[in-house]
Amino acid sequence: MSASSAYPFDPLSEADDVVPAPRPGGIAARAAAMARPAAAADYLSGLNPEQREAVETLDGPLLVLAGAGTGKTRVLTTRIAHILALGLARPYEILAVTFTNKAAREMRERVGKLLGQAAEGMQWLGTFHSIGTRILRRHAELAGLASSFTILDTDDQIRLLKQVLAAENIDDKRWPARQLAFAIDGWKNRALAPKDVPAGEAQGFANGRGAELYALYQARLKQLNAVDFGDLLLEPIKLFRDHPDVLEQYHRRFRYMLVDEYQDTNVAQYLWLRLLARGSTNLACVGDDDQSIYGWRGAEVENILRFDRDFPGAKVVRLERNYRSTGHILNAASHLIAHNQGRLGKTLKPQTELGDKVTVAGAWDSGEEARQIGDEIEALQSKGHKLDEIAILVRASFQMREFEERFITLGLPYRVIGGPRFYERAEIRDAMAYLRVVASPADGLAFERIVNTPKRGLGDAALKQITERSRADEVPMLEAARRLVAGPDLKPKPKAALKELVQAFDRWAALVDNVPQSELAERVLEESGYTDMWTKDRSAEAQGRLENLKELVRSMEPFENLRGFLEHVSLVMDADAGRGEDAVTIMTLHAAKGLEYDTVFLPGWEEGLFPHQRALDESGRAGLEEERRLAYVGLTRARRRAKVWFASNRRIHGLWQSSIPSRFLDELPEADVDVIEAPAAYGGAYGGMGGAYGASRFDKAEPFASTYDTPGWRRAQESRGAASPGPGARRSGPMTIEGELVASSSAPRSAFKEGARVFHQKFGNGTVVEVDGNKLTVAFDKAGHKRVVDSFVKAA
DNA sequence: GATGGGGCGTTTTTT
DNA sequence: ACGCCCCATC
Repeated sequence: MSASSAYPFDPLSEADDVVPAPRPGGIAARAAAMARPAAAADYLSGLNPEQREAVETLDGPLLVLAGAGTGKTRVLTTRIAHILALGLARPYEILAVTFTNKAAREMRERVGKLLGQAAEGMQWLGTFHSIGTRILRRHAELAGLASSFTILDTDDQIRLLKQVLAAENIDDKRWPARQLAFAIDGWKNRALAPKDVPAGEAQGFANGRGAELYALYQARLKQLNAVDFGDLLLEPIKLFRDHPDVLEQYHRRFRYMLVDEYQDTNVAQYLWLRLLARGSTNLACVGDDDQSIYGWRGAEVENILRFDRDFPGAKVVRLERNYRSTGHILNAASHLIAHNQGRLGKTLKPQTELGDKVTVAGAWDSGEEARQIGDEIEALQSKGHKLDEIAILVRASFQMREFEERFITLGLPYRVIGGPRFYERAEIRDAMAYLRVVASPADGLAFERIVNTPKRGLGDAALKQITERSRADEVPMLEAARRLVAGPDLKPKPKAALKELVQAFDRWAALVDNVPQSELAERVLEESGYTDMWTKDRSAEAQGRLENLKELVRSMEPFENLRGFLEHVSLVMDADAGRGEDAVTIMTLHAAKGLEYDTVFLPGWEEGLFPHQRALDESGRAGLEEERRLAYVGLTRARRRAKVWFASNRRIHGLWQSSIPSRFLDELPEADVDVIEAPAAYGGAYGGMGGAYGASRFDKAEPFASTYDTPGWRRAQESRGAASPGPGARRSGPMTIEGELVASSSAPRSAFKEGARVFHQKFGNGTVVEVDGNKLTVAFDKAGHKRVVDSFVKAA
């Protein structure tokens, strides 16, 4: 591939591609560039040797195994800067792919900081989906689409599938559209076209009609000139396979390819990359197999584990120097993750002092856990710690509520990441649907969404007529509506309403190029009666919805035009929750990947919740290992303090369930962990034990050993095979791993003596009648004899 | 077209 | 236990 021959005849060239700088051509120029003393470049100077190797290994496939906090983004951005600085490629000849818009934004910013405006020219820096869109728009006609195709989100997808199911007379009670959507998503993740769906899998839906329905859905998408998210990857793959000439253009274009978070790629993304990488083997993938936590949505850890076989001659660079966390935290995380099999194997090397040990603490129930953590945060705050540097990372979002409630009571500012997102709110989707119809009158799904919102007397009957007309005449819904208005078939009332709507859309469409989009949006929402609908609504949320609409209009301003805005929204479904006042962050472990905080609280480390029972049930050992990686991600978010909690009782689906500490606690190395159990450690605010709320682990012999009797653990052991103790293996004493004693919470013997007066949160005052290790039998004055663990009582 | 009752699901989430 | 979605009913 000769560089000079590719230009200026590259059919991909666009006006914005043309840069005045002469192209550095040929081997000689490259060699000369390479020979330049790299030390002169100060962007390289702050790198450690491994990072530097990752940056400077420019030829051939490269896998950078970057452990948590080892400077992954830095390597990626510096590598781009290096390629550009050496003149090996121009900005638009580098393909840099990320998973999220946030990551893409961050990369662009950081390259910009290194190089100034060169980052602007990086048109091929983006998410898999945004780059897929770009490619597909250029060659839409080859995929049977117009380049103005719309991108459907999950909601539209479901609606469309419902139509398909209805048309096929399939009872969507028995076979819900959601489920089909889920299946199709899965197939698309694995790059399976309808004809490729394994017979066995298609069997699973609507009596074997799964693949057929998938095909019908795809046909409907084409009719609507629409694609779903999966298609943004699949269509380019098809395109590349069917049109080698097109692929060839991209081969010539992308001289260097970089992929972030490679461990999260699914089959489709992998194939997409492979096709593109055939042109240039200058493919650099960065990832961490230990941070693969998206298996449940199609990510294949295998991709990263297999890299050197997929790309022969690949160089593998390991980044193990961790600059983020202190020693105990890293040791704990490393030791934990070492329990996983099938890793490429890295050990994080601390670069700073040991710091504080990871703490493990137990609470009576989840409310207690929230109170204790709240208190600890207040204590940190009073010592001058910033709330912005504190995060609570939970396994499941239902855990968040208790913290929120507690923090509201305390008046502690917090922010929740996740939850229903801006663009998923009903009012925003409605508004967007109006705008979509204005921008592309053929968008039938959008039209359908708002045809009777607000209510204008166009109910099921009218909608059915429009749909039928649309199908009969093979025209979009809006056009069908127009024809119906002109014809005799509609009753007077709906006819008048529909006429008004069609005219309104005509009026708005005429404004698209003449009025700024935010102004247009305002008018649309006003004139359609949509704003009015919420103004009149007396429900509690109405006010907030109106605010959201205002926010939407405001957010449109910076865009060039309506089209640009709509494209942005379909691909960038995040409205950055702006950092406001100093506040504690509450989010899921999944959402925390890539972030870091001085202090991290990790509540809910209990069997069933974390590892989550469903992960174990559905995916066995693989599920357990993914959960363990999640625990690893959680711990490695902490710079200086990691504080793990478990509660002995938790309300799940409304029922109080007693729980057992997570096996992950047993997997933390004792040397790096402080198990906090003495009542004095937190003022002895414990609630009651046993009795009314059932047994807790403290009621049994060998507290942590009891972990190994849970059904989930047994299942995991069974699926793990011969390497480990068999089903139901009983252990006695603290667990050891590789000869090391790991965390054990068993207090050798109680500080309380027979006859001592004690106080218990739930049962009140009582007298100790028997001491057995750390378990006491107490005669409570009111509650009678109870067996409790000494850490749950304090001296009265 | 609004209202209420019944049924169902209830891990993680991006694009 | 709870919320959400769908449908039936008025």
